[in-house]
Parts: sequence; structure tokens; C-alpha cells
Amino acid sequence: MQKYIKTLKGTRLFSGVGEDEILSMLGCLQARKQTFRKGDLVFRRGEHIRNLTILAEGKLLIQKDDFWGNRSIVNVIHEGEMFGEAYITPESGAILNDVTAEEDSTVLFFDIQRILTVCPSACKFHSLLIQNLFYAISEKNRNLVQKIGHMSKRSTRAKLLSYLSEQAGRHNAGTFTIPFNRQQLADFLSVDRSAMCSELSKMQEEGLLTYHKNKFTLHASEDL
Amino acid sequence: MQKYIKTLKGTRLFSGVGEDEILSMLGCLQARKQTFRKGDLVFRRGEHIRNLTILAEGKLLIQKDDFWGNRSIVNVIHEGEMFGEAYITPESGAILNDVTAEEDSTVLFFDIQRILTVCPSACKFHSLLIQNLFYAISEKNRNLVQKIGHMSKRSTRAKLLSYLSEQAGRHNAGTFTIPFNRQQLADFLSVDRSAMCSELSKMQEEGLLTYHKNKFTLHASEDL
DNA sequence: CTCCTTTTGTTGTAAAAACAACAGAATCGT
DNA sequence: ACGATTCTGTTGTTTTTACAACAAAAGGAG
Repeated sequence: MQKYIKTLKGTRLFSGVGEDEILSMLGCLQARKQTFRKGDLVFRRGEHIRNLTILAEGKLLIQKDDFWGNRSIVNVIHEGEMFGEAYITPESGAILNDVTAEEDSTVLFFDIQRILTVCPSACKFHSLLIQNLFYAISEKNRNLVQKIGHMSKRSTRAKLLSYLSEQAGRHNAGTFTIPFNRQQLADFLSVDRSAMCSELSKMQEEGLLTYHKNKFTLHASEDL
Repeated sequence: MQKYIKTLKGTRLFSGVGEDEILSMLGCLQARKQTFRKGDLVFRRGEHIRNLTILAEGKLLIQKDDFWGNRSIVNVIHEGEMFGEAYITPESGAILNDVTAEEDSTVLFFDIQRILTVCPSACKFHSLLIQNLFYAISEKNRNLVQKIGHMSKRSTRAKLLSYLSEQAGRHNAGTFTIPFNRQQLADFLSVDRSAMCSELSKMQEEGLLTYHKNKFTLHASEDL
């Protein structure tokens, strides 16, 4: 568990909390860890979630398959991010999506009640933790809204441009690497992979962008 | 302000808090109210949000227009719901969407820091309030994921069915009223209005459903 | 009630996406 | 290094959607 203290220090949830405090909080929050192999299911649709979970290592995909076999990738979870937290509340039913390990991954589980309940003997940093929890889930929320922004675009090209320019903004650079392969990007934007591939080709031909594997470079329109 | 105590009592945020306590908390949280006429902007894209806001009366739409003039409705806010909360955090920039009053509306503003900061002299129900805040924003999150579920469907028909069956589930009945007119429903699902209208016609013709204005009835497939 | 505005439904056409099938490239395990 | 598998790109066909233009219905204001 010690091994992940540094990772936790970098997470939204423990932001501002010192390593020593994190160590003591791990006990207070009844932390538990579990490892998953690539392809394993971390949560399965229909499961009831009782813990706050953080990805300590690896990469996860939140995805949903409908009964026509269409897969939709709702979100990617990177190292240090929290997930499944929206389905911990009493009024929420079971989780509606599968969470699968895209790489070998390590997940930490925390007792949510210990975080939400402010007892008199609370750790010194408890209040900060609560604030961080609020900030973290707010960020999730904003990400979902942004994804909706991409998906709401009418054409595949517009969806791609919306997503890619967001990524460029996030990396603060015209060149960046995306966390998806082609099929996954298509599933994320809810478009057909092959159609998306050919659209990417066209855009490259037209000089809008260049790409190789997952590395993309957007070209500014040189008009002035 | 007194007038809205009963409404507040029914909200997620104040769930479990008595009317007397709410009254005293209103002061503690520095509540402020503002009214808007139909069509007014409650928040404008680019604005920085500093308060937790609850809709006390009326109906709001969270929407975004891109520079091609396509409008996308991200969400509806009904009476008693919280909104804009994801953009209060320090790391979030300005809000990315417009929030407009779909009807004459009354909005209450609360000081978020007073909610998040657990001081020793905190109101008795403060801990409950924090828990409720977490639950409320979690619910928002689940709603966004559900919307993504609708939008991820490939065809207009599948999007409609996904949305309508969710609504049926929510109302726990095959007959229900949706909070959108046709244009708004199209903007919510990100499809063309006229195409959607004709798709609805076809579905009615095929006996899948019946509708009149905003009132829909889904017909179970009578196969057995 | 009547006019005016907004909303809803209809149709045809042009554009775009989904789908399917395949070839080439990259990656992985042994 | 090898074959097997997965990933990426290409193309042609079919289906669906967007778009535009208009008619019908509903709702509001005076």
C-alpha cells in the first residue's frame, strides 16, 4: 500500500494532503487494494457499488454494449482518477456500465461513509478531503458535458475536430497523443470506425492535420 | 424567501432537513434570490460561477450553440434542482454553456464555501448537507451518462426509443409527458427536427407508440 | 373571433454515415 | 524470425440523415 502513497498524493482527492497524513488516512478510510489483468472486469453492469474507488495504476475504460452489439465508450480512467463514485449513493441503483481494465491495473477501494460522515474525531484533513471529493466529481461532470459537446456535432468530421481540438487544448500543444486506438475513438464518439478512418484520411489530405498512430498534430489554418 | 422553504425541503440538497433548520441555514449559507423572465439568461457562457444555485420555481435549459448555429440542449433543470455546480471549483474555468429560463423562474444562490467548509460551529445538519450535495451531483452525473447513452445510438429511431423508454421508466408508466417540445427534443438528442418528426410518425404508424403534443404512450410489443 | 406567430408534420433531394469486405501494417508470443 | 492476431486504412453499396421548403395545426394577443 505504501507503494501508492506518491500516486495518491498526485490525485485530486488527496490534493493538498501530505504523505504522512495520507498514510494515516488509509487506515481511517479502510483502504483495500485489488489488482486486475488487462481485459478483466473491474465492475460489471448491474453490480452495486459500495466503495469509492481510485485507479492507482493502469488504465480503465467505462463502456457499455447495447443488445445490437454496439459498444460505446463513456469514459477513460487514467492513473490517479476516481471512478464509479456516482453509483455509490443510496438512491442510485446498480452501475449501468462495465468497467474494464485496458491495461494491467491496480485499484484502491475506500469506505465512502467514512469520508462523508464528519465525526468529531475526524482527521485533521477530513474537511479538505470532502472539498476535494466535490471538486473531483465536478471535474467528472465537466468532462461528461464536454463529451456531450463532441457527440452533439452532426458530422463525423465535426465530432473529430471537436474532440481533437479539446485534446490540443488540454495538452496545450498542437501535437499530442490520445488515449484511444481507432476503434476506441470511434466508440467514444459513437461513429463507425471505418468511416472515421476515411474521414481522418481526407482531413490529412486536406492539410488540416497529421497523424501517426495515436499521435496527432493539428495544423493552424494559415490564412491572413 | 420564506415562500420557498417548502420547495427547498423537497430538494435533494436539503433532503432530511426540517423546515425550521432550513430557515436558519438560509442565513448561514447567505442565501440570495433572483427572478428571471422567460427567455432571460441565468448564466452566460464565459461567466465565472461562484455560488451554488437552486431553481426554486420555473424551468431552465442548459444549452450551447456552436458557431454554425446548431443548438444543443445539454440538460433541463426542473424545480428544486441544482445547477452550474460543476463550475464553482477553483480549477474549473468559466461555464461553457448558456443557462436560459424556459419559463419565468426564481433562482436561489448559496455561498458554496460555507457549505464545503466544516467549521466547529457548523449547523447541526451541516454534515447531512454535505452528504446531500455529494448525492445530488452524483445524480447529475448519472443523468449525463444516461444522456450519452441516448446520443450514442446510431439512428434517430434508436435515440428516440432510448430516450422515451428511459422516460417511461422514470415515470414508471407507459404514458408520460416529456419536458420538451419537438425542436428541443431534437436539440437534446442532437438530431434534425424534421427528420425526427417523420421518424416519430413512422413509429406511430407501425404501432410502436402514440403521441399527442408532449404526451407519449409506448406500446408493448404484444408477442406471446 | 381573427390575425399573427409558433409549433408540428410532410415530402423530395442531396449529402453523409453505416455497413461489409478486404488488403496492408503493426504487434505479440513463442 | 515466424506465424498469428490485432489494428488501420480503403473502397463500393445501401441506408439514413440533414436540409430546405412548405402545409397544417395550435396557441396568443388584441
